[in-house]
Amino acid sequence: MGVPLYQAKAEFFKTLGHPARIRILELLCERDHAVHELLDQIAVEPSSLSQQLAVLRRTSMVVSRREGGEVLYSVSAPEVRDLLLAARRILTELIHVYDESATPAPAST
Amino acid sequence: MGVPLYQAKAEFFKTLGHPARIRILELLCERDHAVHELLDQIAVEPSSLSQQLAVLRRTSMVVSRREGGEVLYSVSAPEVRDLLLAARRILTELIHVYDESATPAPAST
DNA sequence: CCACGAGTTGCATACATCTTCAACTCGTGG
DNA sequence: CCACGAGTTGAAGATGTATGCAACTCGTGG
Repeated sequence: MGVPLYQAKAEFFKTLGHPARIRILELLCERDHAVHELLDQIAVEPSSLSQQLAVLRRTSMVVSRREGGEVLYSVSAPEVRDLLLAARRILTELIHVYDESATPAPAST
Repeated sequence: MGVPLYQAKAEFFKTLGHPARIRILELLCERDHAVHELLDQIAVEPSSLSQQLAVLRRTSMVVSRREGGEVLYSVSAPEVRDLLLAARRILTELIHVYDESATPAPAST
């Protein structure tokens, strides 16, 4: 274990720190998608999408396979789905905290 | 809801995408810490630590209070603990996937 | 009132990431 | 064999993020 765990965690979260990559993962959680299908859903250039897919491939969060004239992507493990669900849940909770601290306390006390 | 959810998620993960910030959160999950205590544990310059604390404050993940001659930090909500635990669990799972895919398939085909 | 320790803030530099264009690879079909 | 559509890769410019130094704020104690 050369890399300290907290650094691995940071790298991992960094991978998730991009809107397009989040969208890709969410779409792939529903079902496998061909690249051109993702392209229809996510407004980015083909090359840019490909770059983000490469990032996700490098971290083993997704895998690709060629099928006919197209390349299909899918999430590499069910844990990825779990992760996104957990994130959604926790983010919702934190948004509450966020609101509270941003709100000048309406009429509390 | 001006900001799309997937972008909020990305921002959120980006906040976690830094080793020092991960360490800070982990330490604060154990108990509240004064800045100089964090400084002892996390090898960074005082100013750098302060910057990271500012990032975490901005996203409402931690809060600070002055007490005597020092400033104490704590996690803003228990969900933060949940999040780090979830992350650890899921990261462990993914590391397995990682290992498998990194292994050149011993004697396949 | 002054000196200090504890933290913070403001930059300037260095570094990493994102975006886009163009060139290139690979199968498929004519 | 050539033309094409689907994806990928490489490189350059634009942005964003991190780091370290110096200057500054704030309470505390002498």
